Amino acid sequence: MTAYDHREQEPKWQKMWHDKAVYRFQPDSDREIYSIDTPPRYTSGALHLGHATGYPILDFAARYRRMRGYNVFFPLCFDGNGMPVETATEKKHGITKFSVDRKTYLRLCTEYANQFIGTMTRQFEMLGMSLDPSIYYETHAPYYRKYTQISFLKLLKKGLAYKGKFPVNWCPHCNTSLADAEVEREERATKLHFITFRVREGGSLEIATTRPELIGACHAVLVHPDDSRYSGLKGKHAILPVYGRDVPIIEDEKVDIAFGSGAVMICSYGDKEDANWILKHHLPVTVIIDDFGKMNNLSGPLSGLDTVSARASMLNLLDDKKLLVKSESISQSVGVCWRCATPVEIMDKMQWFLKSVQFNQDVLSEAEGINWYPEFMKHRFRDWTNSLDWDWVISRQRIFATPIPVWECPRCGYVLPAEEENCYVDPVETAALSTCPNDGSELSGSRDVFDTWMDSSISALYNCFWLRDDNLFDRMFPMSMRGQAHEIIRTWAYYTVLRSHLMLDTAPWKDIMITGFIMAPDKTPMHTHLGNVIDPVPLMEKYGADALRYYAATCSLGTDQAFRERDVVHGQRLCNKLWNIANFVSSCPKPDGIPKHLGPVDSWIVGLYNSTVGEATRLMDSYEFDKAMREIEQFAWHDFADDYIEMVKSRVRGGDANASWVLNSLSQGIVRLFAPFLPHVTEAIYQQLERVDGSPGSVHMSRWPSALTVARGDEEAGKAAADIVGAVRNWRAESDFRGTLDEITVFAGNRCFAGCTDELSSALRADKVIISKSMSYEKRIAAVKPNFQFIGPKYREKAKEIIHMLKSAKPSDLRFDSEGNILFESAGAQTRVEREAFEVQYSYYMEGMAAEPVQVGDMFVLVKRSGK
RNA sequence: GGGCUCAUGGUCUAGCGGUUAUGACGUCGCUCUCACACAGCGGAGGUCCCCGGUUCAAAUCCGGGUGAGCCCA
Repeated sequence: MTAYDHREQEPKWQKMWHDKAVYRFQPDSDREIYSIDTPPRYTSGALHLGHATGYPILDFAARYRRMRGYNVFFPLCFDGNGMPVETATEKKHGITKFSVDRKTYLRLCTEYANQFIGTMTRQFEMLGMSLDPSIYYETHAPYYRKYTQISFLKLLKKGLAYKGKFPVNWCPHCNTSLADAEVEREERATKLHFITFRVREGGSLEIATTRPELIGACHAVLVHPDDSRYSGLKGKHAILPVYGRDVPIIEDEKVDIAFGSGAVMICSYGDKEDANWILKHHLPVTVIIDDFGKMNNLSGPLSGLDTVSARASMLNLLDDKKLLVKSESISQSVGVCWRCATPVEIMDKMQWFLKSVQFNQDVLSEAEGINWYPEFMKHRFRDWTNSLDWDWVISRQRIFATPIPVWECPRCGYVLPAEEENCYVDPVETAALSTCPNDGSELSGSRDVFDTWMDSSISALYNCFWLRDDNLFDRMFPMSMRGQAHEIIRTWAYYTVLRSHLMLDTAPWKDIMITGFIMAPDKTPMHTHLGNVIDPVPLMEKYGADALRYYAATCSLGTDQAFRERDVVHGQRLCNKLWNIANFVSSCPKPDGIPKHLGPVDSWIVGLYNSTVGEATRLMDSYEFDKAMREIEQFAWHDFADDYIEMVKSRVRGGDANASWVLNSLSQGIVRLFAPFLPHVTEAIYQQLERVDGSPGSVHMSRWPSALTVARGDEEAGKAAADIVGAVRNWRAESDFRGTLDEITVFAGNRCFAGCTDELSSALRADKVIISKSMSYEKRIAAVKPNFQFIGPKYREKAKEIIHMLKSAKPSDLRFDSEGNILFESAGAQTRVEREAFEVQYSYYMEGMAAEPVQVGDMFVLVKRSGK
């Protein structure tokens, strides 16, 4: 019993790789660089199954390119900025950003963000990730934030960043502005209320709204110009219930006649659509909700209530006045904060923005220049970019993030940016270098921080040593590849392309590889609150990291996959199989020198190996790891182990030099083909069985295989021999015969089977194998098989009839001419079916033979058995 | 409402104009044959979601349904 024990092997090689710095990027080498824009892992602690598959897929690319001789840049990195760490820290310590001072808040968040980094680094090692700690970064460290600040200052100088008061998404719980990308949509059940507004000039109309608590902020009622219910109301005024104020009735073609009553009240701000209408019709803005989501005193009787209670209260007021007509249940999609799921409000806020909408087309053309894997993910990028109609709001009213490096005049709003050479700087803790040039006021440091995507969207710049090493930057930028999952196309991918375009007028990478999501086994998304989250660590402990990586390799790019534990089990079996193949090969004699010429079976397997290597290489180049793995596994397990090894066992034991050369060469190639996927088991095999003096210290420093150039013989005959083995196995199973055969005779036509008898005898367990060309037998036509590819284009509309004739004719009724063409009557005329249009299949009959011949294509085999 | 992806034996999946429709898991039978029983060999199991169309030929291309998932309004 020789099973591969991942528990013993994996830690050993992980330590060796770490100690020998096998994955170190060499900045001074002039080898071509392959650089990966690694997703900085968020410092939240727990490794989930998405990480445990997504990161290995990146690792396949890294290890493969390393074996192709590239100087691979694959940084270990973490992202600790922003709201998730704040939320977790607040929860852990029971604090809010208002309950403790800024310094304490920052200290607690920093501690929280950093506490898991050691564990997470270890988790990467457990997964067999070839991340390089020598080019480590974390986005929340001053040395990284420095470049976030400098890049902002450069954009500010270019006039691409600006401060202004515009409607933004606002989270009343987190108390900060949010970019569109941070607002998620949730379907929620709500009520649509129909409310009577009297018209000042006489009469009344009914408006429909889901947010009656905002009536106090209403500045217009909109109706469609074609809506007959409201014709003649244009230019008149509706009277707001409760408040008694007049608002104009305006016509707008964008109003949906079919929705609600067809009359919509425009408030500042019910939703993003209101904001757009207010801009369009130049309506005034009344802020009726405060930063915490409470109604303020402009809301009159609702003052002090949160929006939910305010709504109920308003409905009561309206009902008392008999103005509430009816309420209907509807489902609507509500914008909620990505972090806390609180419905966002639209508010006018003084914020920093980055110009982005005007660059939509430029961003799209940059995206066109990038190779997308898979290609269709480019559509998602395009759709998102086209949907943007607000500039990117980059300031946040939070604490644990990169400070915006400016000082401002509290009186006139004058802005003093930091000097680039002084970054990293925290303006709250650092005094401004001057006072306000307008009024001499003391400038105060900005308390706003950046959206954390401002940090992560310069990862490509940071990685390429931007402003740190011009020489390396020129060599490295744009990076070779970005890898990421599809849910952050609208954020990380979009913002990185935007930043790269604005700063350097180019795309940040050559390739982008988008991975899918791992779903629960029932295809639903995994969520902590659903309790269906699968922890990858026990899986690794049970089956091994390589087994889990095997599962990752079965996931095709960009496609969401329901988790299949049985694929992990299969991965473990594959490791065991490889281990045992290596065991067997190592027990065979070592070859001495390259063979002069290979026999049929050896030629066949080497030919198959060469085409496997070619195909696998092509697939690895285009990031189609699932297909590459399939090819490699098929060859190694089924062609090489099941067929070839079984056929050459006796030859090898007999000291056949060619066979041991093939065994050794192919098994070494196979180990290298698997190395990017299964780094531990391949290293274990390499170290124990293959390493010789002078070879690289690790299989991961060895070279990706290329086709073997040895002189080959008749591959067709080798293939035929393998087919014979299969057919006789089949015969054995069907005739329920066990034990050793006395003799088999192969009637092989003109094929040369010289040098195949040992293989046949070994694989078929036959004492004697005879290859015959001359024995007398009777050959009868069993069937004619139509060749569709020939018949179709040749005979066109007659094809159907010919195919039918060939399939249904009794072989004895077929008429052949002297050249072997078939003649038949069709609609009174004689038709000639050319011999290329079909393949004749024979059956073989022998007089006086006890055994039935076993047919293998155009050959047959006679089996002689001595009895059970 | 729009976009993207997908629908193939019990389950998962490959193929994406002409094959006897691939493989894995499961299942059934045989074999503990000296690399591996975490294995090998073999069997059974499929109206390739539905309806049209293009074509000599469609699981594969086109149109229209139905259903699922994701992304965005």
